[in-house]
Amino acid sequence: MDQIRKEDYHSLDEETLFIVSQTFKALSDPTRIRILHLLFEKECSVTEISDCLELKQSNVSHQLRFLKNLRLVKYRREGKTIYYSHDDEHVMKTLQQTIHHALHE
Amino acid sequence: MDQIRKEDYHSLDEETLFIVSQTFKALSDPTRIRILHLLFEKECSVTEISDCLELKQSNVSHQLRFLKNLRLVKYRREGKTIYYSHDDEHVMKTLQQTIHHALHE
DNA sequence: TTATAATATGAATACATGAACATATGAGTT
DNA sequence: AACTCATATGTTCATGTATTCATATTATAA
Repeated sequence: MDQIRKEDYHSLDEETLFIVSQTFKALSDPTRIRILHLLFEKECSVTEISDCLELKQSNVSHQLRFLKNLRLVKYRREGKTIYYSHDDEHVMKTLQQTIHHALHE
Repeated sequence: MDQIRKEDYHSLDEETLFIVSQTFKALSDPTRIRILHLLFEKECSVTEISDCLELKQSNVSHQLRFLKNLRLVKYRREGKTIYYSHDDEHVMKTLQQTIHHALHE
């Protein structure tokens, strides 16, 4: 009875909930937003990112790993340099839309 | 020179960064996602929310305050009961899209 | 006015998170 | 091989956050 009431609405399964929350968590930190926003414009090496955004290299690497685990970024190696680029159109679109929305209030 | 490089790309001002990160932070917690997802379907009292999602009333109140501060939800009073509903079309659309995306991978 | 129902608030706690530092790895160079 | 550059990783620390319990507020009913 209570059970029926509870299930009256289309509740979210735990896995979906986890994926969704993780995705938004990636976008909830200013540093990661700045990195993704930069990668939206162009592919960048780790050093370029840390120089451009004035962040410690280790910090950038940690954040990139986080984003890579969620498959929001990908990378390719070129000699000693590793170039990162974004890898999730949907998330990038979401980020751009929300930035645009915030800018125009 | 470095300065010019840094500003080559359209960087985000601090306020925008803050608004965007806060918005996504609201969506980065499973409990808040469940609450917003429920409110997407219908206006609910605090008690309904806590019953429906099996959450402590105080927990629900705390999360609702968080969402209210960001103007993601609004409320109206009816006697002793307070009914909450969503109040940001853009954020709700973003949430729905991301849930849909996660469900269909 | 007292009692009760619905909600909000404050404090405590356990846990997660972001940043920094030091150090390790790995690829190219000499 | 030793050296250097680019990046990754491990650890520590301070801060932030989610949840819970206890209690306060607010509105209605008796």
